[in-house]
Amino acid sequence: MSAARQAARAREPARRETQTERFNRIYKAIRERISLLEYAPGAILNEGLLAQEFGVSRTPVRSVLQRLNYEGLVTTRNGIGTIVTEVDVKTFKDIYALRMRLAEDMGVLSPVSPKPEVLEALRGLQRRARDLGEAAPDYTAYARLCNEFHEQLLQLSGNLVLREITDLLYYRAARVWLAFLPNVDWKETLRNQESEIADTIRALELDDMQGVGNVRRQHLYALLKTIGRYFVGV
Amino acid sequence: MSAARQAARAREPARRETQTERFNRIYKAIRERISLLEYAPGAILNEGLLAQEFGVSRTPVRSVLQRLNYEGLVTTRNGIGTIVTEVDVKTFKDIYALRMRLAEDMGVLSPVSPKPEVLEALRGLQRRARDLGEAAPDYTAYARLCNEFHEQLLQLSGNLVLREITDLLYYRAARVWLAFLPNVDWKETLRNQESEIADTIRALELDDMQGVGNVRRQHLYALLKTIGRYFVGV
DNA sequence: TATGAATAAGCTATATACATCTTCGTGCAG
DNA sequence: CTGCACGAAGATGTATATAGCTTATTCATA
Repeated sequence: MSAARQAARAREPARRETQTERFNRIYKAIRERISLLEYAPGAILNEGLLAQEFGVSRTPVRSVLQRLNYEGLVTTRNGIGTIVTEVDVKTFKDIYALRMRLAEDMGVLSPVSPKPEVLEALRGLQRRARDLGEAAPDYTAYARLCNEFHEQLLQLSGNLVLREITDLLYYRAARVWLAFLPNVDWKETLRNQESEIADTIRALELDDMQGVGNVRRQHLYALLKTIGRYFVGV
Repeated sequence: MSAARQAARAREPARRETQTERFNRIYKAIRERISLLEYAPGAILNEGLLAQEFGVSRTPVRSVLQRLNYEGLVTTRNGIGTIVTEVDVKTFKDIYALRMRLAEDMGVLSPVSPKPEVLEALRGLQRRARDLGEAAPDYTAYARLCNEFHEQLLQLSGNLVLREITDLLYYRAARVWLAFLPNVDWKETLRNQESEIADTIRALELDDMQGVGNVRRQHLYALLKTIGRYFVGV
């Protein structure tokens, strides 16, 4: 009976969305908006409006916002709303210090040989980085590129727990770099980004997973230094 | 006005519980029960009963269970209930591999000099470990000891993000060791535990934070090996 | 007797009504 | 004109009713 129902559901092409699928759809949408600064730090999100936009009641939206709260991307205050968090300098440095270590770990803890799709995707990203660098600054496009690069790197570790945490920390501080972009030279930044991708590809082609981790670490270090120069007084 | 209200609230000794306080109360209670195997892997939790027990509606309980879900301690299945997760061998090893690295990091990334209370607490824990080892096995008491030891170690890093994640990973796999205890020699285990605490105290007295991390790492490694011997076939 | 479909019970998921908190504007008193 | 108290508006927090999912039981039928 339940098998019959499942079969019917499989046959039906336009089946209803699963609970999990719906959650992920809303979750990823809002997280992306935060990471792209569409919802900038300090912005106030409204449960009712979000519920209306996604065509659900407040309950599932609240569920997503609570998760984002646990992840440190927002804080919810009674009577006010859900506020996108600012990332203070200390937290930013804490996160980057940890991310650098985890980048190394990624190469050491059960690395997996990259699937060809990953290499393919990385080559595409490299091209996009080059093209972006030659055009006028488009911060959002660059942020999307970074997100996708991160996504690909995640797949290189077989340690799922490490993946989760790497993902968590990435999104927790990603918007800081994006907000900082106007302070740096666009062409140079994208040249650097392109080399990071290129170096990663080179290491992958040699199956040198530790190399991949080191490239990432080095990039994070440079980024931290660049931003740190502006906050020497803090 | 709001200042006046706050003053009134501060004056009132028996003020109502904050939302956050209530959440934490329920959250820590359930998490502890899971970590102490009071709710063993596979156990099914009932939102309604928990709500009744804590004197609230299902909504706040759901909020807590969702958090525990994100943290990997439970999974919720529609129509069935919230089930305490089993920790499979691979995940267990992934977690311990990561925890060993993070233990080292704890000594390197912005370590803080221990407050005297920490040393005091550790000495108390050492005594308790010795006493436990001389009595008949009491797994729950030992588990509580481990939890408190973990709690103290957390305070030795100034990197709050590292703390969070260390805490997360600790509780995610803690019950595995507890469930495994019947397979090991009680006296020896508690002797080992006592030495770990003693070694930690010694390192702290020398302000050798890296030493503290190494002690922890070594302990985790031994534990992983002990458990691993039983799963060579897996 | 064996099978299988219908059904009932119990759970989580969702929607919604209500409570509480915060803010801001308004109006009255000084 | 200023300042304060009060209240309305609108937000999140909580409780609850309803929908939907899963399992087990029961009863009719081959």
